[in-house]
Amino acid sequence: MDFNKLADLLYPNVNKDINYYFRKYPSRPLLKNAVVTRFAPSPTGYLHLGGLYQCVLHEMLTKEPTSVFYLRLEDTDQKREIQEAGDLLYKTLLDFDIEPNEGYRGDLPEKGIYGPYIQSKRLEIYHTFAKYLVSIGGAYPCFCNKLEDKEDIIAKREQQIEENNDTIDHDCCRDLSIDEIEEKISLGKPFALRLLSTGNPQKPLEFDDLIKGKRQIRENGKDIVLIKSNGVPVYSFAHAIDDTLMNTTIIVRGEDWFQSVASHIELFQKLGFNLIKYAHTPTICKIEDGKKRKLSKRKDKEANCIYFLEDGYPIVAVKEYLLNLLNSDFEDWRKKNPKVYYKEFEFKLEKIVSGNPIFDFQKLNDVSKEYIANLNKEEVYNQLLSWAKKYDLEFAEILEKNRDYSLNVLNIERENEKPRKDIFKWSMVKEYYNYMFFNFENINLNFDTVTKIDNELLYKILHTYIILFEENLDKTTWFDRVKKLADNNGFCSDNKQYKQDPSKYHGNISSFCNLIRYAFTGKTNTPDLFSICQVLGKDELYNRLKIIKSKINE
RNA sequence: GGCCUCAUAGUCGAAUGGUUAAGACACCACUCUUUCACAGUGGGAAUUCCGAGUUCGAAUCUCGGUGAGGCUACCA
Repeated sequence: MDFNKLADLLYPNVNKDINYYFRKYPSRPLLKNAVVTRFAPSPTGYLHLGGLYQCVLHEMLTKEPTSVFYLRLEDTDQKREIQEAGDLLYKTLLDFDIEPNEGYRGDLPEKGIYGPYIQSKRLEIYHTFAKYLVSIGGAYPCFCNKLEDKEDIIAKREQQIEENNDTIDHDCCRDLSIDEIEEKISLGKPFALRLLSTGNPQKPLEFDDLIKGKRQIRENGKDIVLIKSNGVPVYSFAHAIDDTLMNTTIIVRGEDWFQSVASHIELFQKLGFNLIKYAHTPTICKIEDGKKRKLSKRKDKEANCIYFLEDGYPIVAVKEYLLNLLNSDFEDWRKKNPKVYYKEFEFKLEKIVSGNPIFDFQKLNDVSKEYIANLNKEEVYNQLLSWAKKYDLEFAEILEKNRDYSLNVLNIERENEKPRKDIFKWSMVKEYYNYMFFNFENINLNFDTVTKIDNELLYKILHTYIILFEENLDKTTWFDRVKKLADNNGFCSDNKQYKQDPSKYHGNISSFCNLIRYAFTGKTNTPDLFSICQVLGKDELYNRLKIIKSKINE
C-alpha cells in the first residue's frame, strides 16, 4: 500500500508537516528538578472535588520556581460540553488560590507560547500528525457506522458478552485496499481514523507509574479510534500530541485511565514521541447504603467545589484536607508545625495510597477548626469579611462598619496558649455570635428554661453584676466577685458544699454563671463569659439589662 | 463475560518477614472549668476480608476464594 498516497487522500488540505510544529513549540528550558504538569479538565460543568484534589497535587509538584503548571481545556466532546463551563472552571481555580502559570484563562487571553490551550482550536495540529501517522502506515480510515450513544454501546457489549465474543469488531476496515478507500472517499463517506495496532495483547509490558509503582501490563492490541468521523480527535490522540508539544513531564490523571496506558504507549511509539511519566490518582468516593461509589456530580453536594466556597470553608482548610488524603503523614507534620504554610510540607508522590479514599466531612471540619484556631484575629477577620462580601452582604456591612469591635469578638479565646477550636466555616459565625453582632432586642429570652428564681431577684442579680463588673479587671478578681454575688443571692459558689444539700440553694456557681450568660447572650453555650462581657462593655450590658427588664415585665 | 486495581477499627491510614498491630477523626467515660462545640486523662473498638501454603516466625511472600471499584465508546 502506498501510505503517502493514502495520507494525501485522507487529509488533502493538510499542508504543514510535523516538524513545523516541533519548531514552533520548542522544548522548555528547565532546571534539574523542575517539572511541567497540567490540569486538563473537560468543560462539562463545575470544578469537581477530584479536580481540586489533583490541583493540590500539582501545587505540591511544581513548587520549584521554574516548574510549570498549565491549564488546558479538553473540549473534544461537543455533546457533553456546557457553555461557559471553561470560564467557570478557571475562576473557581482562582477562588481556591490556584493560578496556573500558563494556559487557558477564561475570558482573558491565554498565556504562554504553547497554545492554543483549547483543544478545539488545535484541529489543524491534530490533522497534521494524523496525516503523518497515516503516511508511515500507523493508522487507517474506518468507514463503519458509529454507535450513537452510550445505551447502544452497552446493549451491543452485552450482546457480545452473551455470544462470548470479547471484542467489538472494529477491524472491518483494516484491510481495505487503496482503491476501495478512494471510492468511499469520493462518495463522500465520513471516516474515523484508527490506530493500526501491531501490539500483542498476550505479551507483557513493563510500566512504571509514579504513584502505583512498577506494574506488569500487557501490550495494546486494539485499533483505537484516534480521530472521530467529525474530524475531532479523541482524548488519547489529543493527549499524546498536546502533552508532547507542550513538553509536559508528568501526566497526572485519574486512575480510570490506567487501563488505557498500553494503547497510549503504542501511540507514542508509533508517532516517534518520547514516553512521558504518568501518575494515576485514586478516585474520591462516598459510602451509600454500605457501598462505596464515586462522588457523583448530580447527587453529592460535596462533589462541587463551589459548595465549599459558598459554605465558607477556608480554602486552605479544604486543600489541607485533600493533602491529608494524598499524603497521610501530612497531619503529623501539621501537628509539629501548626503555623507553617502547607506548601512547605515535603510531599511525596509515591506515598499516595492507591485505594480510593472516602470523603469525610467530620475530618474536614476538624482540619478546618484546627486551621482557623491557628489564625490571628486579623486573618480571621479578613477571610470572614471576604467570604461575607460574596455570600452575605448584610453581614459584610456589619463587619466593615464595626471593624475594631469585630476584631475583638473574633479574638475571644484566640490568644490563649491553646486557642479555642470551634468555628470551622465562615457561614457559621453569624449564628454563632449572633448576640454580639445583632440587635439584642430581636433575641428571644425565656428564663424559665434556665432558672426558677423570680424576676425581682433575677433583675437584682443582673444589675449588681453590672455594677461589680469592670472591663479592665483581671479574670480572678472578676470571678471572685461573681462568686460573692452568687453566695449573697442564694446560690452556692462551693461545689462540694452545694452537692451536700442542693435543695438549700437556687443552684451552684455554674448555674449562676449560666444565668448571667443566658441573660446577656440568649444562649447557654458561648465562649468565655468574662471575655464576652469585656467586648460588649459595661454600657452595652446596661443597655441589655434595660431590654431584659422590659421583656420580663411583658 | 474478559481484563485491571484495591482490601488493616465507623472513616483516613502507619507498620518494607520479627515487641502487646502506630497515630488522627468520630464515639464513650472521667478530670478541670463559669457554659461549651475548649483543654487534659483514659477507654471501647481490628482473629489485618476468608481459606490454604512457604517460614522458627506472615498484616507483609505464594496460591485459591470473596467483596468492592474501574476499564472493556467515534465520553473524558
